[in-house]
Amino acid sequence: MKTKPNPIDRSSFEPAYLQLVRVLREQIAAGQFRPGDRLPSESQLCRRYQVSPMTVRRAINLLLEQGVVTTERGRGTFVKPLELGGVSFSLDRFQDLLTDRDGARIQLLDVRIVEADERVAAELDLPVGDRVIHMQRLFHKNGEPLIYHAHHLIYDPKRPVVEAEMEVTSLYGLLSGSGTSLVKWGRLGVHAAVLDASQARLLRRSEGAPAFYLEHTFYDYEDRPVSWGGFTCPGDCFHFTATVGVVEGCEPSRAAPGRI
Amino acid sequence: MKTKPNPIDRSSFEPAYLQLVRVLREQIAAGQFRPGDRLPSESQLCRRYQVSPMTVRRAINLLLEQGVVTTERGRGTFVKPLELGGVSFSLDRFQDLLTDRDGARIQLLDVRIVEADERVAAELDLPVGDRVIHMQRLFHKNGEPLIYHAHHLIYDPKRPVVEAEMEVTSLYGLLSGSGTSLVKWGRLGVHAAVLDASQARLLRRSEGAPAFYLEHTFYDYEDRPVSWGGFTCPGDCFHFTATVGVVEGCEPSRAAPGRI
DNA sequence: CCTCATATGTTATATAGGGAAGTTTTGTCA
DNA sequence: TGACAAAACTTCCCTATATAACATATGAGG
Repeated sequence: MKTKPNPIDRSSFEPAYLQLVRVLREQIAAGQFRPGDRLPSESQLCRRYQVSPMTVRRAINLLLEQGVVTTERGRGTFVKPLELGGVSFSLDRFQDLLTDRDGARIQLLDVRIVEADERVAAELDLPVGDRVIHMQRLFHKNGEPLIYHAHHLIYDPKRPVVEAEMEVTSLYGLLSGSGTSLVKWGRLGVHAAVLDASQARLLRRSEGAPAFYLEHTFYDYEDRPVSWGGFTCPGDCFHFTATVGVVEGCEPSRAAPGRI
Repeated sequence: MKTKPNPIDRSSFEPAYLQLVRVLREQIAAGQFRPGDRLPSESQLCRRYQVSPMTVRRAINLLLEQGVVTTERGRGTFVKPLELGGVSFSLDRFQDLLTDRDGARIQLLDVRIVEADERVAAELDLPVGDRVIHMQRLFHKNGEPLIYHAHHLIYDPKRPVVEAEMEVTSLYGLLSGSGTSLVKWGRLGVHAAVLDASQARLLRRSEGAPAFYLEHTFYDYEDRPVSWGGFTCPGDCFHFTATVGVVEGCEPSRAAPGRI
C-alpha cells in the first residue's frame, strides 16, 4: 500500500474538520465513492488523516446535515443516492427587492381602510365586516415594474402594527425590523398564476402572462394573524434554480438564488 | 434568583444536545428571547443546564444551521430576525410521483430517436444533428393526468444510458437507482409557465392555464450532460409551502412539502 | 480628556478518552 | 453441521480540557 500525503494542512486558516469535509466531498464528486458505497470507518479516517475522533465526527455530522451521506449505527457511513425530494429552492434575492438598495423603488399605489369580506376575515381570523387596512404596492427595479404586492393588515388600536406598517418600506421594517419585531413567524406559499388585466397594465406586460404568486401570512407573538397577501412576480423575470448531488464547487444540495 | 429545575433529562432517549436545542427553540418561540437579543453565553448555558461545553457547542451549531441564531466571535449568540431570503421550498412529494406507489401510473406517450436541433445540441453539448432520444410521458395519479414530462437523452452506444433509461420508471431508476447510478449531479430550475394547446389536451385542462415548469439537466461522472427536459405541472394541483421563523412545532425554517 | 496596554469574556477549534448501542464476524460447543 | 455465545467493529453520545482568535471593558499614564 502506497502512503498518500496527508491533505490536511494544519497551518491553514481553514479548520481541519472543514478540510476533511472538503476532501471527502471531492472524493465523492470524483466518483471515488459512489452512491451506496461505504466510507472508511471513523477510526480509519482518524489514522488516515491524523486527526482526532471528534474532528472526524464533526466532519461526518456536517456531511450528514448536507444530505451527502447517511449513517447506520453499527454498520457504517454510506454515500446517499441522488433524490429530487431533497432539493430545495430559496428566495435569496427576493429580500433585496423589499429593501431599498440598488435602484429599487417602491411605489405605493393605494392604502385604504376597508371592511373585511369573508375571505379576508377568514385569513386574518376576524369577524366579517371588521375594518382592515388594504395596501397595494409596486416594486420597481431600474425603472421597470417588477413585483405587484397586495395585502391586508389588521387594524387594531391595541396592536401598534399600523404605525410600523405605514412606512413605505413596510414589510421589510415589519419583518427584519430593527429592534423588536412584531412578527414571530409566517407561512409562505408559491403558486403558479397568470396576470389579470389590471396586474398586466401595472407590470407593463400582457394579460395572461405566466407569473409566480407568493402568498404570505404573518403571525404575531400571540399567534394571531397580522397580515395576509401576496406578491405577483412575472415569470419572465423570476425563476428558482438549484443543484442536486455533490458538485465540485463547495456547498451542493444547498439551494441557489432565484432571479435572472 | 430562583433556581429553575433542569429541563435536561439525562435518562431520556433524546440526546442532551437535541434537548437543549428544543429548549432554546421553545424559549425563542415563546418570545422569551426576541430577534436581536443575546442568548446566554456558552459557559452560562453549561452551568445552567449542567452539560459540557461541547454539548452546548453542538446545540448552538444546530441552531446556527437552522438559521435561528447568528454568532459573533467575541460578542455572543444572537437571535436572528425574520428574513424571507432564508426561506426555502423543497420538492418533498415530487419524488413520490416519479415512483410507482399509491395509484401513480406512468404513461409512455412517445419514444423516438431524433436529430438534435440547435437548442437540444447546446443543452446536451453535442453537435447539431446528432441522434438523441426524445421521450414524452404523462404521470397519472388516481386516474387523473397530473404531470407532463418531455426530455431528451444522449444516445451513445458507448454510454449505457439507454438501457437503464428505457424502463418506464426511467428517471427514478436513473436517479435514485439501486446500485451504481449513472448520474452524478443535476441542475434544476422552476419557471412560471402556461399550458400550450397540446399540453392542455393531455392534461385535460384549458389552454393558457398556469403551471410550473420544472426544468432539469443531469450530468454523468465525467460532467457531461446526459438528459435535458422538464416537467410541466398544472398550477391547480401543485404549490410549494414553507414557514419562516421559529414556530412551536419542531423543524422550522426547514422547507415544507408541495402538493395540495 | 485622550490613548494605549491589559484583563476579561466570548466564540471557535482541537485533543484525548470512555461508555452505550447496534451489527457483523468469529469461534465454540452440542 | 447447526445453533448459540462471544468477540470485534462501528456509529453515537458525552465529558473534560486546552488553545486560539476576537471583542469589549478597565485602568494607568500622559
